[in-house]
Amino acid sequence: MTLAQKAYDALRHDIIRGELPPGRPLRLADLGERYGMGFSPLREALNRLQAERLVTAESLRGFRVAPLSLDELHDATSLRIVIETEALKASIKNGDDAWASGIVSSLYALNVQAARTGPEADIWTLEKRHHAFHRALLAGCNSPWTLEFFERLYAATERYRIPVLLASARPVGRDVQAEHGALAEATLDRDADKASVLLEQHYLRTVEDLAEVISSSKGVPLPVRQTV
Amino acid sequence: MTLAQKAYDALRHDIIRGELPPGRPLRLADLGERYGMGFSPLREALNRLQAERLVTAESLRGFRVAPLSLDELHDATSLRIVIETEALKASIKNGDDAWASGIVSSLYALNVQAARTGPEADIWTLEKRHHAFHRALLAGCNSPWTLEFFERLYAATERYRIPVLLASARPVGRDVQAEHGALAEATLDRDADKASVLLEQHYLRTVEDLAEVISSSKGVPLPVRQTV
DNA sequence: GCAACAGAAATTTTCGAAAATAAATGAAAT
DNA sequence: ATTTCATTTATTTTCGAAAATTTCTGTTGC
Repeated sequence: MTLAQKAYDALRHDIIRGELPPGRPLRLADLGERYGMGFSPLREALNRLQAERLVTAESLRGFRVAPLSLDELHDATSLRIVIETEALKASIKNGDDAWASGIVSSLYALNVQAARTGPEADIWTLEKRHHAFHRALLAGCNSPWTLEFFERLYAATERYRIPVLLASARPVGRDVQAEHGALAEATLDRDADKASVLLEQHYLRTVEDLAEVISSSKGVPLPVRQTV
Repeated sequence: MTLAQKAYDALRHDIIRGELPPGRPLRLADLGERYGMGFSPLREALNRLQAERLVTAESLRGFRVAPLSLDELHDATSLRIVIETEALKASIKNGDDAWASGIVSSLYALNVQAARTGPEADIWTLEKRHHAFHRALLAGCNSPWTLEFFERLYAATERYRIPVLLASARPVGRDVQAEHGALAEATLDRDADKASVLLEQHYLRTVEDLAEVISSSKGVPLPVRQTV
């Protein structure tokens, strides 16, 4: 693995987790210190991240962590619904046993982690398994372009969920794991219409909860307003 | 404009037009000669293009122009239909007068160019106006994410159309400009259902024609099969 | 006080060379 | 003839410094 790839992974990781907060200028000298490398691999990584909209760039003025906004959250969620309900239908149509098994196992792992309390309850493992579950649902769609856009939008929306998770703001009156279970069940039953509706509702509820918590700004250190 | 931006524009241009054919290794020494610059800006541009899937990269083995395949053409077209029919509906719902005017003017410019013959009939102007027309249709959707994916998929599918255009393989039994006209008319009439169907048919016919010409390979210098 | 400007400092961008790795070549052995 | 291995060549990757540009700071003039 080259240094440029390590830089890409590390920067992406730190941006998505909010360790590099939205709007933060990404100075090459700082990054070189932080990740222990020279400018070349860092600039290559930043260029990739710019193409993925996780970083913004301005000519001769360097790079910044891409800002967040409620508008973007709604936009990304709407598009996720369009793309993923279609991908889910395609998966239900085309998915084989390996695809179905993937859903079962990733749902199991997700539920196990969601049930943990105390020191084992770490949100990074939970988040990783949540991602794996949603990817498993669509894995049968047989469309590389769809899967790429899924990953892009997942990363984009993950940036909004993580600060809320970190503030341990639990959604009230909502059993997220039950939603995942019902979604998996309808999918494995090959009930495309039901599964699509459940997926859409899952995302709409999530964005509602997030928008609620973020706009009331109760204890969530989310710099939605970037004063440039 | 920095050299890295120039490199990005030039490489993107040459890849989409097929002047750098699919699968071609992109050696830094060659590119440095071709575009008159050093390695740094070239590598930055290549990293952006890699993120956009116009270029492939292998660790320590450099970059290549991304290959083409009929599978990818079908995949990209299917996803375009999903995303763009939805975006068109949203535009019809939200679009203002400026949006509608944009459709009228871009359609006019496209038709003018399509009618030209002789020395004025240049496919690059035609292609540019075709792109502008399709972008104008969706410009009212008010969704930056949708527009980004539109641009990605437009570029991806443009790579398949251009070799066919260059071989001046005219689609038989098809009046493409009439399709554009009908599509614009339904859109301006705010008939979302009709416009969506017309857009879908427009893409399905195009991919049919392309697949026909490409797989029969009649005079189309399209290296669909990349022997790596 | 503050606007305009000059100079200094900080920062990005680019180059040229060095280091690291892969690919090609050719000699030796079987 | 073919494989194996060492050597050379080609190529990518990375660094460190130079060049270009922006940003900051303090001074002058009003």
